[in-house]
This record gives sequence, structure tokens and C-alpha cells, in this order.
Amino acid sequence: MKQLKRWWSAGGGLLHLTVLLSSGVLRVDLDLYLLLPPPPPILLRDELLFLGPPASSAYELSPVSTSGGWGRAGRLHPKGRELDPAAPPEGQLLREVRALGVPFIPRTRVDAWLVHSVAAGDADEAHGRLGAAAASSAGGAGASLDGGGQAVQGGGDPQAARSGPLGAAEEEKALAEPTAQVPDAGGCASEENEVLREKHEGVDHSSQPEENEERASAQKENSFQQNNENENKIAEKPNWEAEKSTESRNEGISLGDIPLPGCISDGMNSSAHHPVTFSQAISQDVNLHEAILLCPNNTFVRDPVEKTSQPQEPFLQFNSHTTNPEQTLPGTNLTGFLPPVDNHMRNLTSQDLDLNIFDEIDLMSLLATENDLDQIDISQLFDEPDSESGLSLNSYHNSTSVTKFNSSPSVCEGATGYSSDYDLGAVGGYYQEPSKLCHVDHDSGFHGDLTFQHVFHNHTYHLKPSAPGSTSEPFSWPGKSQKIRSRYLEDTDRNLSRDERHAKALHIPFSVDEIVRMPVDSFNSMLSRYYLTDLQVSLLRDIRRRGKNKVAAQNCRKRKLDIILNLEYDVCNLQAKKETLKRERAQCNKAINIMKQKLHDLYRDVFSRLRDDQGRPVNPNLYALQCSHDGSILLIPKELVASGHKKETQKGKRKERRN
DNA sequence: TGCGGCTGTCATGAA
DNA sequence: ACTTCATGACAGCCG
Repeated sequence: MKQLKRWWSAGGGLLHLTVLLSSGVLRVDLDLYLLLPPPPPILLRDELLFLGPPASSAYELSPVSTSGGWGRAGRLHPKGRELDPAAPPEGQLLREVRALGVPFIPRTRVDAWLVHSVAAGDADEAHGRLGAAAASSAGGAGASLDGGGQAVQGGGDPQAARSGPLGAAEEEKALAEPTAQVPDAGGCASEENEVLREKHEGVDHSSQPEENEERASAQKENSFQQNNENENKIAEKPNWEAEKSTESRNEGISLGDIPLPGCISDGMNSSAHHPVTFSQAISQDVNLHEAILLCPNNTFVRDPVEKTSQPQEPFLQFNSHTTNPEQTLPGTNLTGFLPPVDNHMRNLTSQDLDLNIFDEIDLMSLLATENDLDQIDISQLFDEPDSESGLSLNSYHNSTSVTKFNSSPSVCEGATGYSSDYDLGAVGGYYQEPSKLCHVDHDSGFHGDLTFQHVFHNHTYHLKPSAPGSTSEPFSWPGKSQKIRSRYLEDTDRNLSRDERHAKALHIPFSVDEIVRMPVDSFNSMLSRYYLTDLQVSLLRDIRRRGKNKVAAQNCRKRKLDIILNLEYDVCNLQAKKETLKRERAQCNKAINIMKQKLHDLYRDVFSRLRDDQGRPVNPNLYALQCSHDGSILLIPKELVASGHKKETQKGKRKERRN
């Protein structure tokens, strides 16, 4: 315990992790440092895809930092081994965990922690500490390891004691919901896992499982809210809107300041006032480690297989310090994780590296490690018969793309089950709520990480495929779950548009919708900011062009349809108006005829009453009545009326000619 | 199998 | 010069 405390106080360091296997001993030296503030509740259990612990293990989790600040502590280390506090801060927890052969898909270091805690043979203590840390952070106060030695034992602080089973309860929940969280996760869990779990539950919360579960759920919700509060603030905005904030956050990253509180980012700096989430701290750690490439020395070795198969492989490879390489577990290959970087990059110090480079490196790492995964898929996609875009698709087959894809061949072997899913999230189009990130394929985690934090959490674990023809799966999905997964992926791919599939294949870390809708300035800045291959840039531009043109075409057709409909409506209106006018005309004609008839009758009546000088009736055929200008009525012979009509008619014609 | 509608895409010109 | 928009034309898909 003293060693633990000493190691804890030192902020971590080199950990010697030994896994006892039935066939031998696998020793892994881990350089682990915590970048954690008083850890908030660990709420990422729902993201944990626990598929079972190693066959046998004998490692434990070092105390979580509880010194009230950002401490370098809380590492995995083998039981009974003395920790090296002077070890350089080169933590690669997840990779080491993966190197241990823990068959799960960790999304964050928290996951790895939890897995280790559960998977460890003596997981009770670790879980207790973990739970204590989670509970203490949930309470807003970091439970000091020194001051909370009981918490280390997993039972000192009542809250911590409750949090110990919290992890187990959530784990149990995760295991109890295999279809929702992990397909057939229960089936994947080994019997030893069950034994461990039962043991763990029996120690921690067997007495009050329901209460613990409720508390776990409550704490999960609270901490999830805390965890995602800041992210959601950004996530609510489009990526381009969140770009500035993320940039500012990244500016706070300094390699030399990794373990120090408030140095992770601007957002993290605010942790002095706003507790930094566990996942954030961890994620930053991952990012920085990836950015610095973890290669201050020559500890990186290439996998022999990689050397032979890919002699030009530019990727650095992580040395797990496996003392017994022959006992390396299947899938413990750590090669191909790091992005291709020039040698001079390896020698860069924290002061040398610009933060923008970090982003590029991260994206480069991301893209490079992901790119070649689906190289075959890409070719298939581009050769697909339904590819209508001759122009764009032709451009996909350029030498640049081939070269760049081949530049990261190690990833082909580094199976990344997480990567493909990650793309699903990236290309999905819309940011999903963090609470929804617990998808079985954890498909949307990247989106938020990349676009809203601009810190690319490369949780990819490059494991050698178990079979030559294996896909990007980091491990084999057993039986039913694999079918479910494949079916899900098929359905997902089927629902994707062509550009979405292309973007997915090229691992464009933006959704098609974002690419299309983001302002041109943001788009251009994105192109210039990230390390994108020509192929990716071309694809991005094509996606944007096609997307905008698609919308324009839709608008055009809609507009055309509206015009047609309006014209039809106008035609109907005009026809109705015409009918109305016809009816009015008929009515007017009818009225005119009536008026004429009345006038004729009146005329006859007037003539019948007229008498000449001799008292005889006036013949209407010889005379006509005419109104003068003064209103008087004159009886004029029709001959004069006819001549007068001719004169007036001629005058009118003359006037018309003049006009 | 042909047809019409819908949709995506490209080419082109205008703003 | 670049981007966006509008639109005709074409092709593929589908009922």
C-alpha cells in the first residue's frame, strides 16, 4: 500500500503489468499517468463493451487520483510490484489494455480502467477505489487517497463504498442488456468473467443490489450530465460554429503540461471552476500521447510481421515491452496505431509542436489508421455499378490516393472495429446525444470528439486479424452477435447515400450534411486545417458540390412544380372567370334585348299617340323621333335622319383618322 | 417489357 | 477567380 501511495503521489509512472496466462506470463510495462482532476463519476460504463476478461490476470488498478487536483496517479499496475515514479509520462493505457488481450472495445480510458478493475483477479480493491473516486468526484470533492485510505480499500467512504458496486451494477446492467449495449455481450463473457463478476458483486453490493443499481443509475445520469455538459454546449452547434471554441480549447494543450491541472485545454483550464470530466481528461491524454507519438526513445519497435510485409511502413509502433513475446496474446499487436510521421517529428518536444500540428497529427493518425482499413471497400465503392458520378469517381482512382492509402498499411492489419463504427457516426449526418453513444457499435462517438473537441480520440486498437480475410474487427464477434452486427452494418450501409458511403470509406470526419451546409469559409478552413489527402479533398468538394446541386435541383423542381401548379390554378381561375363573363354577357344581352323591346314598345306607343296638324296619326315608317341637345323631342322625317346619320358618320371617321 | 414519375448528377450560364 | 444558384438534359431506379 505504501508503494501504491508513493506511486500515486508521484502521479503515476511506469507500471509493470503482468498477466498470468495459462500458457505463460505476459508482462507489459505501462507508462501511465493520470491527467485527472478529482474524477467525476465514471459514467461511461454504458459505453463499455465488456466481452470478458483475460483468461487470467494478476494486475490491479492503481489508486485514482484523489489528491484534490490533477494528479499523475491511478494506473494499472501488477500487484506487488513497485512502481517507478520517475518513469516518463508516456501513458498508453488503452493500448496496453488492448495489449493485454482484454477482449473488449474500450472507448475511453475509463473503459479500460473499468475493464481492468473488473477483469483483474483482485478487482475488488480496484473497483472500490474506482468507485470511491467516482463517488467522490460526483460529490464535487476529490477523495484523497491519503486521506481516504479506506476508500482505497473500497469501503471507507460510504459514498465511495457505494460507488464501488456502482461500476459493478452498471456492468451488470450492461451485461444484462446485451442487445442494447453489446450484442451478445453476455455470451461473449467468459465463465471467468462471470466468476469475477459474481465475486465482485458478492463483495460489493450483494446485499443491496437494487439500491446500488438505482444509485448507479442516478449517479450515472448526474455524471453523464456533467460529462457531457460542456460537450453538449458545443454539440448543440454545428461543427463550424463550434470550431472556434474547439480551437481555443486546443490551444491550451501543451505537451509539457500534460499532467498539470488546467493545462489540457482552455476548456480544461476552466476545470478549476468547472470540474473537468473524466472522459475529457482521459481523452486529452490519449490525444496528447498520440500527438507526441510517444517516441522519445527507441522503445518503439515494429512488429516483425509488419516489417516483412510492409517494409515501407512509416508508422511507429508501440512497444508493449512484452518480455515474453511468444506469449503475446492474439490481437495484442500494437502496431499500426500511430500515424506516419517523419522522423524529425519524433524528436519534437512539446515546445516544438504546434497545436495545430496536433490536430493534423491526430487527424492524420485517425485518417491514416482508418484509411487502409476499407481500402478494398473503397475500391468496391468506387467501382460499384450504381456510381453515377463518372467525373468524381474517376478522380478517386489516382496515384495519390493509392500511395497515401498504402502509406499506412499497418492499419490493414490493425483491425479497428471501432473505426468503422466511428465512421458511421461521422458520416451519419447528425450529432447524436452522448447518451446515445452507447450504441452497440458505438458509432457516433467520434463525431462529437472530432468535431466538437477537435481532439481525435483514437480509440483504435490495431490488432492482428485472426484470419487473413478478416475485416476491420478487432476481435471476432461470436456467433449471434456477429450476425447482428453484420446485419446492422449492412442495413446502415444500405441506408447511406453514395456520398455518405464514400465519405465513410475515406473516413471523412464530417457528415455529408455538415459538409454541404457549412459556410464556405468554414469549409475552406477545414480543408486547409486538417491533413487531408487529395482524394479526401476532392471527395469533400464533390460531396459539397453534389449536395448543393442536389438541393438546388430539388428546389428547382419544386419551384417548377409550383409554377406549373400556379399556372394550372391560374388557368382554372381564368376559365372560371371566362364562364362568369360569358354568363354576364348573356345576361347583359338579355337585358339589352329587353330594353330594346321596351324601347320599341315605347316608341310605338309614342307614335300611336302622335298626331299631325290635321289630326291624323303619324306614320312611324316615315317619321322618327330624335332627341335634341337641349332635351327637346323632335319629330323628323326619316330622310333627314338618314342624311344626318351619314354626315355624323363621316365626321366620326375623320376624327378617327386625325387621332 | 415499356412507360411515366422521381431523383441524382452533370454541364452550363448567370449572379 | 471563385462560389453559389438555377436549370436543362441525361441516366438510373421504381411502381
